[in-house]
Amino acid sequence: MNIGSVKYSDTEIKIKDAAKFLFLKKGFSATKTREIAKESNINLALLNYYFTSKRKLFEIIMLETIYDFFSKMVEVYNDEKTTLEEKLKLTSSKYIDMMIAEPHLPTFIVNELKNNPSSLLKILKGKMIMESKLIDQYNDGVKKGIYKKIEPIHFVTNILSLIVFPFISSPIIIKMKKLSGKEFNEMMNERKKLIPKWIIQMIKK
Amino acid sequence: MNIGSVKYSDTEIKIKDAAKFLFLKKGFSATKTREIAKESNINLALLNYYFTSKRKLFEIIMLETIYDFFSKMVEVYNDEKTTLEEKLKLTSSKYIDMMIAEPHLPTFIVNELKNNPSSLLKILKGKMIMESKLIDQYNDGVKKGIYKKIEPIHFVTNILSLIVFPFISSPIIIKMKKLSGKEFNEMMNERKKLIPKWIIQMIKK
DNA sequence: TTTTTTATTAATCATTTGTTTAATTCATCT
DNA sequence: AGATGAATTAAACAAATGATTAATAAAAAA
Repeated sequence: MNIGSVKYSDTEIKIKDAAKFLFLKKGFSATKTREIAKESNINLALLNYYFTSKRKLFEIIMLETIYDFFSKMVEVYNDEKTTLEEKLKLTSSKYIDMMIAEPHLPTFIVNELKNNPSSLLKILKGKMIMESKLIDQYNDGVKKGIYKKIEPIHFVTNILSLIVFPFISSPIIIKMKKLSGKEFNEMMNERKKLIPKWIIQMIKK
Repeated sequence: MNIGSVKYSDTEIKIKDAAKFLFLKKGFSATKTREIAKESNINLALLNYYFTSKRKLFEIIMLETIYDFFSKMVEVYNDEKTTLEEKLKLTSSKYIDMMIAEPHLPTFIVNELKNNPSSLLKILKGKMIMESKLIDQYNDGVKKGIYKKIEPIHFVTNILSLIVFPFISSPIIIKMKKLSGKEFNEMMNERKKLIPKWIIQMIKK
């Protein structure tokens, strides 16, 4: 959770948790410091006492959240023991679970990455994903003639799109199909198995 | 552009254009009325004179923008003359062009739909998309045994995901592959042809 | 032209909001 | 217990912000 093993006191954790909850749900500008104070049951002044400013607090939370999100991906993609197909299954499963638990996560990440291009994106240095074991395995498959040759960036983009976008567009899907929240989650659970199959069909010769 | 053929004066259009530009880029809360006034070269009081409040102005813009976005989709999906494959090509091409021209569009739409669930979503009554000619054609293909049977909602979700998500996550893609803005657009243009192929591969037996 | 309506402006109001101050309570150490 | 520093609080400040007012200019109607 913490980057660089920073220790936080109970009060700091209370503030951070409430702030994360609100920032994820409403974004930076729509979240007010008094709301954070109320949600975490602390005095308003403590926010500045511990975190200097709303902006600083936001940056800490954003950094941790984005770091968590992408390190799970890199972890799976660089596993030496699993096959390409297993990596697809693991990614789908892990991320769909993560987003069912925290539905505001993907929207928050894409929004804030749009506003904080350079500084935050250092976390996901291209290297980690585009030079992962997954890409090696895909390139091997191309050499062996079992996979079609497409740009690996399209390959990675498609995996992310099929997994993440449904959560970002959940209100649209829910309305189109007249689903309940529970039914939406069931649909997402179905996709855990379907997405790896679809991706394989897209690349298989 | 206008829903229900409302006529707007020159001043109103200036305000709306500036407001749309800022709302799309920064969202509701981060956009200030004084910014809108400055961007459109009007006196601050005119915003309230013509549109009553910032919120009302926002709702007008949001409604028009979302209406525009989805009516193009429904239009293509319900064309009696085109095949399923042609519909996929047309959708990819139209929407990728639209989003290259207005990169903030998809993020704005998903954000605001998340905050305004009921009222806005009336526009995309499930009926229009899930009972479109496209879905008929897909179901026909299933009956004829040329397409796999998957839930049509997955089919529609996948199309939208592959087209829209790359734009929402453009900073991630740009960083992962170390692209320039121009190269990113080239990559998106490549996808106009690729996405229809991928979708067909996903559903073809 | 005169009158009436509409459009525009500068100034102001009333809240909201992020942050700070100064006082007080609490915990720790000697 | 007393002293010291950290944690917490209520109150206040200053700037930002959405909205309104009252006066003026421009346009339309008479």
